[in-house]
Order: sequence, then C-alpha cells, then structure tokens
Amino acid sequence: MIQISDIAAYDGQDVTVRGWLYNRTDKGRLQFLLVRDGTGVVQCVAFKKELPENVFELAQSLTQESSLIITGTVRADERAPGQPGGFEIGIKDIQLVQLAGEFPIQPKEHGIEFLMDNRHLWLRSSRQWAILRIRATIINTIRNWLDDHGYLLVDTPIISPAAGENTTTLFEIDYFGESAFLAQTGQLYNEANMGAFGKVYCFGPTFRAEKSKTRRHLMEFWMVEPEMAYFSLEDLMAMEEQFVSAIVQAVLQKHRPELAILERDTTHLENIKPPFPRISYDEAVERVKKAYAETDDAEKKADLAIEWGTDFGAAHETSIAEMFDRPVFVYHYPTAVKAFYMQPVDGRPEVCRSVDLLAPEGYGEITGGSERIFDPALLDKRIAEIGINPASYAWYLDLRKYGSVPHAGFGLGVERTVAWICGLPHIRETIPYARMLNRLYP
RNA sequence: UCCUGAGUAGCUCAAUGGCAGAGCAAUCGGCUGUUAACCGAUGGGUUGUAGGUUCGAGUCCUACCUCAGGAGCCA
Repeated sequence: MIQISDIAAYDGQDVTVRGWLYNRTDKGRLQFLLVRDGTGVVQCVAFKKELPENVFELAQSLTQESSLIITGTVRADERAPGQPGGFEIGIKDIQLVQLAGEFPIQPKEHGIEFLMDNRHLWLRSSRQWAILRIRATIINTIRNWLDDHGYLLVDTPIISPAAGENTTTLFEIDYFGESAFLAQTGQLYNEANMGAFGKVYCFGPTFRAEKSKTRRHLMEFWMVEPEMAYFSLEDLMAMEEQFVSAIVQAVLQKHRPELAILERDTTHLENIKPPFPRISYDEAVERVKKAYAETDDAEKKADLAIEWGTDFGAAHETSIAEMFDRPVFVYHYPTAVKAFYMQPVDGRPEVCRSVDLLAPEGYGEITGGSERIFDPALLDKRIAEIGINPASYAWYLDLRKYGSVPHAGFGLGVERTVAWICGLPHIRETIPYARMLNRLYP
C-alpha cells in the first residue's frame, strides 16, 4: 500500500493503491485509468493481452469515481499524466470496491451554480484539491508562526451575550429563551486574554449576517486575531509584515505543484517580503483623488470619487493596491468610520491609530487592526458617544481599571488570504463549504 | 437592499413568432499510448413558475422564483 504522492520512490516495484477512478480512456485493447487517492493522481494502464480476461473486462466497465484498489508495477514514463506525474502503474489486478453511479461532474466546463450545488463532489477535482491543500498550509503556518513567536492560543467564545460592534450584522440565536449572538470577532475577549498572557491570538470561525453579495464576502469565515500588550501601531505593522510574508513564503515553498494547477503567476508572490509600504489615510485619499483626475473612463471615475472622511470602497482599495508591488499598510483612518475602541491620534482625534493591510492585485483588505483605547475615561466617553449600554460592557471596562496598558491587535481573514495567494477571482472556492447570502447547501 | 443580466436534455449551449437541436455524459460497437482521445450507433425534453397577447410562444408582455455580475458594508 502506497500513497500516490510517493510514487517516484517505487519505480520498478509492485505496489497497491487505493482510491477512486478520476477518468478513463478506452483505447480498445488498451485502457488508461486515472486514479486518485487524495494525495495525488496516477495513470494506471491495462493491456488486454497481459491480463486475465475478467480483470480487463472490469477495467473496461469502470465508471468515473468508482472506488477501487489497484495492484501493479510502477514504471517511469514521460507521457504519464497525473500528480506528481511522470510515473504510471502497469496493472496486474483490480479490486472493485463500489461501481459508482453516473457522476454529475465531468472534466469539462460547468456553471458555478451547478458546481456549488455539487460542492461535496466538486471537492474531488484537481483545482479544489490544490486550493484546499494551500488553505491547510496557510492555517498551519498562521498557527506555527504565532506559536513560535511567543503568542499563546487562547480561544474566545462563539456564542456571545452582547454585540461586539453592531447588532444588525449578527446572527441571533435562542439561548434557552435568552437572546445570544454568534461571534463576529473575538477581539474584546482577546483584550482580556492579553491582560493575562501578554501576546495572545484566537483563531476560529466568525459570523456576519450582512446581506452582502460580493466575491469577497462569506457569512461564515475564519479569522485569526492576535492581540499584544505594550504594542504600538508601529509595532503592529512590523509584526504583520513578518507574519504575512511568512505565510506567503511557506506556500511558495510547499505548493509549487498546486500553484501550477491553479495557473498562478508566482512572480507577484515572490515579492512578498518586508518591508511593506506604509501610507496614511490622508495620503491614500490624495492618491485616489489623483487617480480620479487622471482617468478618462467615466465608469471608473464614478467608482473612484471620494471625499476625506469616508471609508474606502472596493475600487478605492484596488486603486491604492495597484500602486505597489506588495501589500500596503494604510494607517490613521477617520475615527468616525472605525470601531469605538480604537485609540485617537494625539492632537488629532478625528483620526485613529488604526491600520488596514491591502493585498495586491485588487484582493483588497486582508487585515484590519489598531491600537486600542487604554484610558478608562476615554473609553467611557466613546461608549457614551455611540450610545451602547455600558452595563453590557462592564467586564470589558474592568480591563481598563486593573493595570490598563497600551495594546494593539488585528484580524486576518483566512479566505481572503487564500484567494489572494491562489489568485482566485472569488472567495467561494477558498473554504470547503461556503456560507453565502444565497447558499446554505450542501 | 439596489442596479444589470441569465434560466431550453444529467452538463455546456443553439434555435427570424412557424416541426425541440448540437457537443459532452450515459448505453452498445470499433481502435495498443490516451492527456477533457477519436469514429459509428442508440436512448434522453412540463423550454424556471403562474397568467396574458396571438391562428400559432422557447421566442413578445406582466408578476413571481432561482442564480450570476456589480454596488453598499466588511475580513
């Protein structure tokens, strides 16, 4: 029994592989079976004159995605397709586990609705194989990098008693007759954990009930949120660029074949190393205004219109990101468009010590973070200003009473990061089972 | 939620208001090097739903449903 990914180590030897029939080509007295086992794909060849009649007839009758166990001899052959490819198995015996019914997904073009309806089967295709393996490495690198740099994983609750930010975007659940919500961030709890452990992170699914329907949104997505005591905004950016670069480099190191399947141009990714450019919100607005003035395209012009004080839309982010060859930090956003807990800039309270990281190639915001307010009086004032009930946040306000320190943190969206690194036009393929505005099945 | 577009065979798509079609898949036959093989044959339809206009509607009109692309909001 071998894994197909290890096929090259068995040249000339007899092996057994267990898997599924990916595709079959019938050439009469010659059959090519493409077999996958989850680790890779290998071509298995059946010659009529070399096999007992019943084995050859079985090979001829196999349907796409039938489960089977094949025994044969490995040989190098440049013509052999597969993953890794270059080796094929000369079949000696086939054991059928189940003859599959007509498989709905063929190796050809399909519409996206059909593919998403058949997501449970679509996962078997080589493209999804490549994407989800890269996703696993991204998640693995996130955890390893943080663990290796002194961050402690401290889980935050998914069921929350009160709003993190804004109740209209929360999924409400019935908690034994009481109202509760699915978490859209672990950040407030992270701040409590930061006070206990110094550098912490939480990592899990988060939920947003926004009725947004774009290539960059999911109702359920995965986010890692580090939170660090005694960190300034500048410390935060220095850490983020190391962290994001490590993720990209890990994928480049481990997943060349997968990136090739996705036809990803890796030259963009090779550039992703510190330092990342840093521009202020003020400068970003000026740059967008300049781009606005320079474009003649009326449609593009309308998308690029902006006034100081408003948050960036998709077109603005893309325009800014296109000016750089690596991710770009935009810091000091207007206080009014950001969350209540963000620290105002000294002497200029209309902007806050926040920073977003915009990915290249139009992939938009992949992290958002800030320094948090640590002065209890200022936090009380901000809570009163936005009109939320301080009683709901009593425990959070406690954190400012007992050894409050300057601190900062950010969140990184896993699916947006996967989409960017894989070069995917839509986020829906970056997670095994996407939860979208119009999609709750399968 | 708003704007735009699309729903025809299992899938991808054709069809001037006038006989419902093709390729792939399936089934049968042929082929010893295929890379989404190729060649021949066979079966396969409530044209998203409900109304309307018309001698006649896949095609035109109205409403609804579903999906896609974009916007807003965000990671």
